[in-house]
This record gives sequence, structure tokens and C-alpha cells, in this order.
Amino acid sequence: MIRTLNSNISVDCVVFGFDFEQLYVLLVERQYHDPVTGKEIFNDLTLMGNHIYNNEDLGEAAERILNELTGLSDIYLQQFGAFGNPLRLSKPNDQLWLAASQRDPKNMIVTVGYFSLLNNQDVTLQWKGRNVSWYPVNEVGELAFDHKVILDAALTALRRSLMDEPIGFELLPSKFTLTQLQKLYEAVFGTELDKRNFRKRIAKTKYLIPLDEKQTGVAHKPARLYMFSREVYEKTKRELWDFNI
Amino acid sequence: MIRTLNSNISVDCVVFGFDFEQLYVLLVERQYHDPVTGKEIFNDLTLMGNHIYNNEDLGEAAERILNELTGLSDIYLQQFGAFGNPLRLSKPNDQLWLAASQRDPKNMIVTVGYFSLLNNQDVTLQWKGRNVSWYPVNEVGELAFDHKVILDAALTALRRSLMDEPIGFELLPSKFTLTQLQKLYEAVFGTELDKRNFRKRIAKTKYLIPLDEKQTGVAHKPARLYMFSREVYEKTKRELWDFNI
DNA sequence: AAAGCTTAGTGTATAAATAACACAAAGAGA
DNA sequence: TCTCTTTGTGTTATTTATACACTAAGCTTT
Repeated sequence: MIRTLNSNISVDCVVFGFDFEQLYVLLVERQYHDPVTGKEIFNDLTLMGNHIYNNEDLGEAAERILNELTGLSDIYLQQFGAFGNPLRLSKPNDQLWLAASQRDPKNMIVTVGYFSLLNNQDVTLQWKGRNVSWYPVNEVGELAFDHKVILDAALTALRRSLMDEPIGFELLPSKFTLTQLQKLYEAVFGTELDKRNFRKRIAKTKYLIPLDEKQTGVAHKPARLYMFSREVYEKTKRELWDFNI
Repeated sequence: MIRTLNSNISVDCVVFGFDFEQLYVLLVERQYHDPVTGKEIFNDLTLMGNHIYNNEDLGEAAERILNELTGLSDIYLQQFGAFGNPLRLSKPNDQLWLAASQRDPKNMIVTVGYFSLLNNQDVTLQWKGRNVSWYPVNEVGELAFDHKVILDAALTALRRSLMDEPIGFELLPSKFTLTQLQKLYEAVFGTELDKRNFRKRIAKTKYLIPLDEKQTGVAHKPARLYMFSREVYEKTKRELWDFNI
């Protein structure tokens, strides 16, 4: 059975990363050269996206893109919106690009956005032979297509989700310090938090497990390491839920 | 210029209503009769949805559906999700229905969900000559296609939005009493609230304007009427925002 | 070996928000 | 005029949020 791509529907992935200082997003270079002269016409940045296959679920398509990108398959993913503005692909550069990649530039494409949280900074990133790199979210300027709009929506959705549930751990290695966790919140929300109050607040949660292990290789008092327990989180969430009904 | 429908993309609308007691949702009857014998094969319920036109924005398509339904054009709308499970239209009844309406049942359709809040209980509802009526949200059972999944997602999104911003007013007439507002929150969240504490909390907001007008035609002490001021809300929201930065 | 540097880790007091709770007043209807 | 129903209001206790500073640990430098 042949899988055919659906020419009207795509999925775009906004991949966030964190280096204990700033929030980053993965972007791909889009280079276009004049087919005759070979001269570079433009060189800008896009999100990673692709059409979905017919008979493929939207979430599966997003997983597929992330797998192509990282080789990993257990990455946190969350849908945050659908984008269907008829002019979303109409900028001249975008029209050139679509034509060059054998797609009908007049074709309407509705795209569904997923954001994903990547904690593995060491993974090798490659996508369709194009350059992929991390960019600080705060410094991202205009992007190809409507991808800046999509990125902004992803960031809003990330903030909102982070207030509701402890998904921030997906941006950290499995063992992390409380300061690293605090810096994550500070980076995502663009605020400063009080260390003692932050620790008091998270001390109330049961799913943050202190380990008998400390940081190594730091030139100062090493901090204790913690891990996030998804099982405890799911359980305490249910307990709270039961109680609230 | 001919507008063509896009056979792969649709929009479904979840229309909520409120009668000061319960939260309701609008559903359409879907009757299918055997083309030969004329005997009724099934009679169930769906949301209102339709394919989008090529060159039409997703939000516009949702507005169009609501306008067909109510004749109104200023209804509150919010996108809450995209649904693309390849099996979402695969139940036998759904396949029969698609074939009968000249659509290819094997065709994949990704649908984008919008919920809308309708405060006008007096509007005449008609849609494609089919019966449309209000059903208490709590009593809705299985629906056609994956529409129960979509309805549940809409309700979750409504609750979440209602915690973030005062969209509840969209479900009330322009003049309303505080008790009616309270009952709205109670209906949506399925909880009981303390009258005095509720009033204290909303007294803090500036966008709830008391009128020099009272309820009429009630067999008890008439309550004062209030209205929601969108202008004040937008302004105070910006003030808070400015302050927080 | 000692001094210096940097980040970790901890408690208390004050202010603000939330939660629990009861009764007099207004108008319609009998 | 009496009854019924819903409105509208304040205080206290509890919980939660905020502001704030110093010692401890380990590595680095001298």
C-alpha cells in the first residue's frame, strides 16, 4: 500500500530546548539559489514541518518529523493550534520556495502546530540535509511563511501549560538541581523568582524526588540532585481530583 | 471566481448556551433512511460542521457556519483543537452518511474545532433544513463521528478559558444579575460557590458595571442588573500587564 | 595549608487572599 | 397584611504569598 502525502494539511513542530540559562528553539535554514545563475536569492529560517500522510494521525506526523530530526521517539509533544490564514504562504520568497519544491504555490495548506520539549542537548540534529540549530527564543526575528506567528503561539501555549502541569521537567535532564528548575521557570516566563519561596512551593509537590547524589565538577558548593517522578505525579493528580469531586 | 470546498479540511462548531440553570450545547439531528425502502437506518446527533472553502480562513469558515445557523455574525468564537485521527469517520453509520452526501468515505478529513458562546436564546435556529436543538451538556451521550471527543475537548477548553479571562459574559444577556453570573460559573465547573465570597471576588474587577436598573417580573426582591464593559476590561488588562513588566 | 570565591541551602515575620458563616430587606402574590 | 422567595451585606479564622540575609560546602588560587 502506497502512502500518499496530503497536499492540504501539514504539521509544524516548535522544538524548545533549555541550557540552564535561556530558552531556545530549533530552526532550520532555508536557502534558495537562482536555478539559472546559482546566486543566493534568500537564506532565512523556518520551523520543521511537513505534510501529513493520508491515514496518518496528526500527532503521529509530528512524531515522525521529530524522529527524522533527532532519531528519538519519546519526545514530549503537545498540539497548540491550527493555522489556516489563506495568505500564510503568500510572501514572494515563500512562493518561490514552494514552486521549487514541486508544490503548487496556489495550494492552500492548513498547518497544525505542535510544540515539543527536548532535554537531550547531545542529540545530533539533522533534517533533510539542511542546517538545524538552536536560537534563543527571545532573539528570533522574522521567519519564513507564518512561522513567527506559530512560534509565538507555541510560546504562549508553553507558558500556559507550564502553569497547569509540571511539564518543565521535559526540558531538563533526568537529574537536575533546584536552581536549574528555577532558572527554567525564569527563562520561560521572563521573570526572576525568589529562591526560598520557589523552593518552599515545590517542596509541597510529592513528585519531586530528592536523590542521594550531588552535582560534580562545579567550582562551588555542589547542589543536591532531584528527579521528577511521573508515576507519583499521575497518582497525586488523581488523588487531588478524587478529593475535589 | 468559483469557490471550491476543500475536501480534506473541515471546521466543527461547538455552540454553548446557558439558561441561568444549566450549560447547553447545540446539536443537529442526523437521520439516514434506506435509499431503497425508505426505512430509517439511524437517527443520531452531530455538531455543526462543514468543509472550508479554498482561500477561506479557518475562523471565517466557523463564522460562516454560525451565520448559517443563527443569522448572527458577532458571536464569540475560539479555536480549541485540530482532530485528525484517521479512524475518526470510520464507524459504519458515518461511512454510510458520507457516501450518501457525495463524499468519498475513504477520504481523510482533518477538522478544526471552534467553540462559540451564544447568549441569544431567542434566535431561530436552522441548519441545512435539519433539526437543531439545545441539549444539556451533562446529558450528552455518544455522538456521530468523533464529535463526543470534540465536545469534551471544547468543554475542557471553555473551562480553561473561563479561568483566564471573563468570557462568561458572552453566555449572558447584556444585562444580568450577579446570581445569574454565579450560576454560570457553577454550571460550567459543576461546583457550588459561596454567594458572598463570589461577590467579593468579582467586586474587585472594574469591568463589571452596576446599572441603575432592577430585575422585573420576579416574585421576590428584584436583583440589581449589571453589564460587562469590554472597553474597561481591555484597558485594565493592559494596565495590569504594563505593571507586571 | 590558608584564604578567597561562588553557589547551596535554610526560617521568620508581614501582608494578602481565601473560606466559612447568618440575617434583615425588597417586592410579588395570596 | 401576611407569606414567600431571593437579594444583599461584614467579620473572623485560616491559608497562602511575599520579602528578606546569613552560614555551609566545595573548588580555586596563592
